[in-house]
Amino acid sequence: MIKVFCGDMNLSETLLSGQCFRVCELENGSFDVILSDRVINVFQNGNYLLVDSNNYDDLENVVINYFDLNRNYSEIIDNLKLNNPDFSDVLDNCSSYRILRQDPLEMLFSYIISQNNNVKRIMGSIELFCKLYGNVVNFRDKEYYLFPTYDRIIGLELKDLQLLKTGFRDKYILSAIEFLNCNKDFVVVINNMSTSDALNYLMQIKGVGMKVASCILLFGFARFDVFPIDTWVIKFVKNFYGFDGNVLQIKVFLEKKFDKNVGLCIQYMFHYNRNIKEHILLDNLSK
DNA sequence: CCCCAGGAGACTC
DNA sequence: GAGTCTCATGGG
Repeated sequence: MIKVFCGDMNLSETLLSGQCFRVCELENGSFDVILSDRVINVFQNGNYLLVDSNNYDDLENVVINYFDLNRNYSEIIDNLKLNNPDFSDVLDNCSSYRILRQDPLEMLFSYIISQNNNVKRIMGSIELFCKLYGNVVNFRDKEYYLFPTYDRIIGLELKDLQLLKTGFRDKYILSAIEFLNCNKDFVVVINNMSTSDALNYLMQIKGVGMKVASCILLFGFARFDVFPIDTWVIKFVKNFYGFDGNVLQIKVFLEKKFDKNVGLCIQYMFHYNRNIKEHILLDNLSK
């Protein structure tokens, strides 16, 4: 067990918000999280994370990186408040929320599967993907399956992908595999690209549009200047700002307001609308 | 029976 | 280029 300082981060809120599909909450309030190369069990005690794992190699740095603990979120939020005082209620409610730094390869397939789908089914399909083609890890007397490596994925055919129960998305997954065939080094390539070039690069894949590409860049590459605009965000913009437009118009509207942190703010809107707002309403009702 | 889910591509006009 | 339909599948 190691102890890692996490400041004012909220572990449960961060893990259960819908950005991560490989997390399981245990009875004791801790979480099992399957990372790209190991399994961790995390429990929050105040400003610290208590972490156990099947693999202690460089574990502290792995945890710091995964939960993005080196980023100064309060500074970002303070700056956003200065320019957007009308958004400060949302910012205050999201100040303990963190953008996880997840594995790019996993984000590519996970968010292709996510389209027009719900979180429970997304998790089920990804779990099947891992069970069928990923490596097994033993931790605390249980078996866990890591996300498949590049080499395992690259040889898969449509019939292999139909076992994941992703419906019509199977051909999109195949398109991503064909993309990987020609772009084995896509992580390096994207890291050397501007965000708008990276969006277009990913959108070569059939089944990757603006929303999915934005999620891949936000959660897999920590790019905060993207546009993961989905149904929750469209609802938020309509209700909060009274702005009624299509995705492209919303994109322009929000980029003007939030500039380089527009992706972070859109994620806050998603989180606020999907996970927080109802809790606030329920809290008020119970008073 | 309906509707919806962290959408995107094909098609129509 | 902007609307509209359709794509599997499971849950409410």
